Amino acid sequence: MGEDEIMALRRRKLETIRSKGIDPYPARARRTHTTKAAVELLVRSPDAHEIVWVAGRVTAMRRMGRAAFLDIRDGSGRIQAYFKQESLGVEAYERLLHTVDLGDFLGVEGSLFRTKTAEPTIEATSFTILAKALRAPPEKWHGLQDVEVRYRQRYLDLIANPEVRETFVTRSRIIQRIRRFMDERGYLEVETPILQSTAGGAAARPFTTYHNALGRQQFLRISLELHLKRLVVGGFDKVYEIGRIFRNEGVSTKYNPEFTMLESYEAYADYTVLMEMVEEMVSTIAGVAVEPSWGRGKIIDELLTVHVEPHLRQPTFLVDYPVELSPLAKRKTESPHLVERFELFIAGREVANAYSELNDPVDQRERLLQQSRLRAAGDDEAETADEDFLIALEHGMPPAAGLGIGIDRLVMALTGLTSIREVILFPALREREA
RNA sequence: GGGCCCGUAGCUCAGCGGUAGAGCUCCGGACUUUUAAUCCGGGAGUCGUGGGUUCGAAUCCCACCGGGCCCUCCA
Repeated sequence: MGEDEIMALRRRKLETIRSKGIDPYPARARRTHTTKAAVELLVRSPDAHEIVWVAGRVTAMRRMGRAAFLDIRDGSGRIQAYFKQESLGVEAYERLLHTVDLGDFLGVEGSLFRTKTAEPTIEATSFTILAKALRAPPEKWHGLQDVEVRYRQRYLDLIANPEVRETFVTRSRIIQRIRRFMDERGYLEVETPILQSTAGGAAARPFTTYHNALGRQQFLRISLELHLKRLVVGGFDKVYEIGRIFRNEGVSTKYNPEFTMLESYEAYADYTVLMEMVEEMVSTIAGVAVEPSWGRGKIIDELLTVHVEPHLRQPTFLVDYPVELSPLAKRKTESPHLVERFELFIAGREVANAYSELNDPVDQRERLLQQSRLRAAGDDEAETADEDFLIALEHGMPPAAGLGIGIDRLVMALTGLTSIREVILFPALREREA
């Protein structure tokens, strides 16, 4: 049977449900327990035959004549429901067999027990359709393997592949821990403009858009840096932002045109402070206990051993870059052609970039002008001079250290995944032709 | 930007010059503790798109579209 026929069949079932006066898409679901809570209740009271209502998606149906087993899955987990004609009644049992398909959402009322194989089960006394699905879910054995479909229809990927779901739970927890880490260190979380009239702070091509009411071209930000530094000028000594950055570059397993960046700025600190902070942050996030005796690099090294595939390259700090590559970083006093900057590489990918911030407004103006000259000479990835930012610096910025961490790559490093598309829910892909 | 590989049923794949196959899904039947349920029967396809070669193309050739991997690289 082709896809069209399957859908037609499901539509007919939908009409059958309606013809019985049942709403196939009711506004509310009665639910006393998540599937997980129901299993926990059964563990606490094994012989009580507690009555529960659960709700979830039907992910398996094993029909056996006058009885059937259905797997019901919700966000917390899964529980099996046992439908017996004898306890459900002939009418309701027939309705189950003839109108319910894999993928439908069902509310189930019944009492908790264990089958002879000890499987936690609800013996259903009634059920309600909560949402009829018109398309069939991916097949149960092999799940969904086609990478393209996995990305284009991520919801199917999440349904079919539990480890994918787990990756995004992990990603969320990593970001959560970063926030807690920064908050506990006294950083203030802020939000700065995504739409900007000049996109500065990084060497990258921006996306352009147009503001109708103002009648002018705008850019999507390519970094968070220049606005966060304005806030340091304004007296916020420790600020950070976790936000989406947009760069008009290629699409691949390493690059996505929009990605998530953490940037932080701390007044009265230099880049050596940040090096320690990055190590501590990454250790904290990965949940590895930090031994005080471990030297720099050792902690990250331990992380890799524990969390990352052994064949991946060792985490490495690269320290002190040529001034030409770092127009926003402070020169080293003893060697002014270098800047106080480090980058952290994990598994061969740049994860963090940090430097002591340039706060000399004259030097900053000169260096941005130099970038403008490069741009005029055809380098379209040279930095744009942001005059408003230069004016802010001229009002005086305290010595400060700034950090940027590519969240997507950090998640890759900590999960051992090698494609950025595996850690971004909806990665950029080319349009599929009609 | 360069190289290699892939695209066949809803899903996972086989077929690689002679009229399109399997398992799962789906449909019908049997079955009241199954859990990849089982057993019997039955459907299901513009073989990515467009051209070409050939008596004949899913199969060979070319172009295009989409995807994957490696190299270069913007994080």
